[in-house]
Amino acid sequence: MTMTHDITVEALRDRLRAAGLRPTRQREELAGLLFGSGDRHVTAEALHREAMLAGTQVSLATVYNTLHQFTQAGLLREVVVDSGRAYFDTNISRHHHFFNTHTHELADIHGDAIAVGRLPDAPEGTRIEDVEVVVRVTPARG
Amino acid sequence: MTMTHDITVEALRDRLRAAGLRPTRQREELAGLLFGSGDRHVTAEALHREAMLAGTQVSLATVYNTLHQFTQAGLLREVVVDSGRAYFDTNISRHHHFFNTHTHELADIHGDAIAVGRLPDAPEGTRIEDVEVVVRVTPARG
DNA sequence: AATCAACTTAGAACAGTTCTAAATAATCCC
DNA sequence: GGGATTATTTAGAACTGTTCTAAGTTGATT
Repeated sequence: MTMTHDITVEALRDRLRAAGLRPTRQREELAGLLFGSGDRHVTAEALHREAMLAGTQVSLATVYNTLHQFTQAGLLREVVVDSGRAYFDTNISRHHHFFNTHTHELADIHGDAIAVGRLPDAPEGTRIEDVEVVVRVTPARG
Repeated sequence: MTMTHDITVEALRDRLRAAGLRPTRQREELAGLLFGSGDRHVTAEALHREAMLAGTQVSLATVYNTLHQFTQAGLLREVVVDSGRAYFDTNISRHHHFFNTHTHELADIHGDAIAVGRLPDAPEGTRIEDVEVVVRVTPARG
């Protein structure tokens, strides 16, 4: 039984190695939480809490390191919607977001459900890196 | 000379009173810096530094209070482009922003220089409050 | 198995912001 | 104007989210 190979775990390990990251226990378990089910939006503290509840022993510093490494490796994308905490999104395709300013929840807006037309030229000496649309929402009749 | 009335100072005082805010020395001087010249983008710390350099004695706490009160009064608008500091914009008309991720400078994009079409419905139980487009730029060939 | 680099970690440090409670200033009313 | 009332300011503590440091641990390589 110690010889059993779990295909999805091995896939995760490969994905990490492909990104130049050693597949450590902590990274595997965090990757499992992040990529195990559909698209997710997490903050460092929330992911840490989730890992602890799942019985994974991992420090908050490692969660921060891991989120940044995954982002740098292109496995995650950082979303800026709150001047106070950083959100990370497992959906790395071009798309936008709803942000509920009351619950602090993020939801994807499919890439082609919003059309951004006629972008002006970037300021002198700069080039466009990214276009991010944030639709802020509140509880209806709130 | 103590009877001289400066029309612009009096206009500022009226603007504050109209917002339900007592025209204190600190608020007047901060308002002067903010609204004295064209559109501006400031952080609390930057405005505080600027006030100190201009010889205005004002605490950082008051700068924070004032920025929030002005925002609540509709004289300013908060712009979220950085998960780590809050920016305030004196341009309260509908428009969007360039954000230079290298210099941390904000620049307005005129309201109709970007067209956001076909907004999807807000998630169940919520209503759209605001749509914000941030175009991130970096130094060209950086 | 020994070596070496990569990784993890606790805790300190840090940045930006908010809070607290006491001092001060603006307004109100006579 | 002068005193009472209320809003405002302030220093400093506190707090939140994040990064850093330096020591210990683990994974890869031979």
